Amino acid sequence: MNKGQALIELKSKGFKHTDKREDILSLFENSTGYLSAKDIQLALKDTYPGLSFDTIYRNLSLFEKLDILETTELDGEKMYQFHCTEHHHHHLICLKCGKTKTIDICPMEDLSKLDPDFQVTGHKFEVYGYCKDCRNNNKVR
Amino acid sequence: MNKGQALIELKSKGFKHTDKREDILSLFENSTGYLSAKDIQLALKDTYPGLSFDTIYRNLSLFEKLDILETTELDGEKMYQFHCTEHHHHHLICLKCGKTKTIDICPMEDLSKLDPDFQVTGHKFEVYGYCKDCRNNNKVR
DNA sequence: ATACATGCAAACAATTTGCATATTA
DNA sequence: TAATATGCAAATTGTTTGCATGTAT
Repeated sequence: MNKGQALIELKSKGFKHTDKREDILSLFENSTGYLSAKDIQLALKDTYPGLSFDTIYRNLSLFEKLDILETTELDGEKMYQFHCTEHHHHHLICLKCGKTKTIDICPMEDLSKLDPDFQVTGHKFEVYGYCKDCRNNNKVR
Repeated sequence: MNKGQALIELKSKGFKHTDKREDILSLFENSTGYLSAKDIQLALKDTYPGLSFDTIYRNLSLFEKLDILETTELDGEKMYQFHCTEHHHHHLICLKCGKTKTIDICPMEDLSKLDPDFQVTGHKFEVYGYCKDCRNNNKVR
């Protein structure tokens, strides 16, 4: 998923095009990792000094519902990035800058018959640490 | 970790023995899965009608700091269970009752050389679904 | 007696909601 | 103009903290 596709998806579902919406999507287009509502507010505070968290949250929720964004939870904060549509995979996540890298191995492939009595509906596999740029200066977010 | 060990650990660190503390630990002793602060308040509301969330949270945090409990985050709620000391492993987690089962396979074993530039500090692998008892009635917690 | 534990009330942070107004199609 | 988007203020949820009191050692 990318900004262009997202805009088309929004339009096709009858949602309106607004500058704020487009600028929020641009942030994800220009980011290589997860962003929080706070990150967005911070990044857009010069462009839209009055941009409210209501609007940010409402848009993030909408984007998530439309599968434009996917989420993870880092330290009690919900984080968002464009939904990866190509293939199922997982991420290395930098705890400082939120940057992600894909891991193409999924542990579930090997675990088909974990427990026949347990009905699996989902899983989470994430690797945390510090990316190259942050590792020399790795204070926690 | 179990209740007996936990009580010894508390005593050895100079923390006092209280009925509430012991009863909270008993809950974990008698549970096969993760419990939230709310679960604890609910389970003890007859025994201690006035038991406050402050006390629950303070104790849970203390237990976590002392490595008596380990945690995960489920849907914005922090969940606790006795810290598993034997060996590194992961869990199947029932989304309805919180019950867990260990998975002895760890995906990290195969991923030693994921990305030499990324300094790995941790990982999370959890499988979600419904346990045998809950699968016939699987409404979300 | 002294340090730790608890309850109360209030504060917090992240997120959500109702409602009136503004904006897009 | 009709439906959607936004801001404001207030509410909600999960959690934490200061302070005075209560209790275990």
